[in-house]
Amino acid sequence: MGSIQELTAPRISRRPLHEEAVDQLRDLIVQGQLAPGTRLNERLLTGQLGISRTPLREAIKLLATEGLVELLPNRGAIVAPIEPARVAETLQVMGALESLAGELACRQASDERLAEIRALHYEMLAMHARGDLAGYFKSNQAIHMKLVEAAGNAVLANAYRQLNAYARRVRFMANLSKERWDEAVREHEEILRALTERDAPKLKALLRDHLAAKLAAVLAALAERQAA
Amino acid sequence: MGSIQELTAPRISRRPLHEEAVDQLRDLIVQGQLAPGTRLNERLLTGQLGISRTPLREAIKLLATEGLVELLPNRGAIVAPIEPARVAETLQVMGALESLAGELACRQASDERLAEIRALHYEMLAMHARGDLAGYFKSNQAIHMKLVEAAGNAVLANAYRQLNAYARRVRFMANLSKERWDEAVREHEEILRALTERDAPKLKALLRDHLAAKLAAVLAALAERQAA
DNA sequence: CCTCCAATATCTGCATGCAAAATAGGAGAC
DNA sequence: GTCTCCTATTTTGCATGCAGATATTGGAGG
Repeated sequence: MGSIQELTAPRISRRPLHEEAVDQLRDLIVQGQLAPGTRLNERLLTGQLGISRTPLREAIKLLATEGLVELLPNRGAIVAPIEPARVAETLQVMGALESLAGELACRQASDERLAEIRALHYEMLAMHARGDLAGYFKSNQAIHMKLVEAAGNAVLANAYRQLNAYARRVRFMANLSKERWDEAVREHEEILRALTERDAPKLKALLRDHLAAKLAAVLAALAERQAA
Repeated sequence: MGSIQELTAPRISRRPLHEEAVDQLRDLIVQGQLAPGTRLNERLLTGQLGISRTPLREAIKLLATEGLVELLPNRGAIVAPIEPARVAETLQVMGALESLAGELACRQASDERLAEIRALHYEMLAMHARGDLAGYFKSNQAIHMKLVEAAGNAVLANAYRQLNAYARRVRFMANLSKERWDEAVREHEEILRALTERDAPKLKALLRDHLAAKLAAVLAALAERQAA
């Protein structure tokens, strides 16, 4: 049944505007161009995004379910503030999800997928060696995402992605220390080894600890930022 | 006197229509009144729900992120089919989340919360003794939900709730066997004991196994239904 | 009788209109 | 100066209008 569809050329059907708007707004929020607390003025945003209010409002409501915006009844929406408590809760849940993902990936990921993760790992090491923080973050994100995808559980990947959007926002708020950076790289070395050996129990523990350490670092950075 | 009471009376601020629509549609889908695969005709639904297309469309898009609805570009939306593979994936993730919740609840839930769960547990036993399946499901749901809430992690509770909506649909598709029912009750006894003793490692394991057993039972029921 | 095509009807996707609520601003009292 | 009250403006929430895409129906040809 799929054969005919696959043979035909890829549909050039335009993506729905509300999806486009979700992606654009999400990027603006995650990267901090829309600061926490900013009101999402509809007239303004329709102008900037070049769409009308209908798809924009649909997008805003989707982002509310992701926790990136907060809806204020009769008063529109604001960019959700970054609450340390909420960041902690999010990372805690992500830890549990990654832990499960690691276990599943050990059991059933193909060697090709693991090889791809290994490749990304070395890319990340390169970024670390160069001191390229932005590049490091990108590789790091890619590794974690690939690991979760390697579990072969679409629901899991989806839940993870959604939480990740909120968690990623702190990156642009708080820079991590050199010590923590070095330590994170060491942790990744161990994670990669456990994954290569398909040692599920060990990988589970490592991932949980990795996320817990990240949580501690992020909270420390946020606290410091608060003080300043 | 009367005027003051009116002033302090609960806000009569109407809930947004799109929220109302989300709740109503979700109930219709979860309880099976809207069968899997049914097209969500906008004109029809606006009539039934007594709202216009704008809030209805917002609601449909929200339900799509919950996985209860599938969007077909330029062809509207249908009620998401119940795919055994997806049910399995969902329960697997819920298992990880409940496991985390149990651990956290052991550490930090107040005695009052645990007492409430215990009360629900005995309510559930009563339903089981009477053979009241519907009542049992309700108590059971309440217990799992309270347990997750007792973890004191709002992000966790939210993620769990979302997955639960999809998982609950199978209840109305597949009835469980008497043996499985009895066994589930026994498992709950153990869960309650571990929770009372705040034995986190044990509770974690029990919850994971409980969900895994539920998964097996649900898949078996679905397979049987398929055959019929 | 089946297949294919075309004309029609329906539906979705998006834009816009309208009323109610909220916000902003300014005059007057103190 | 500031606090309060009232009005004007803005903004949101919802309804509806319009164009393009999709489903449907009817029929001609094989």
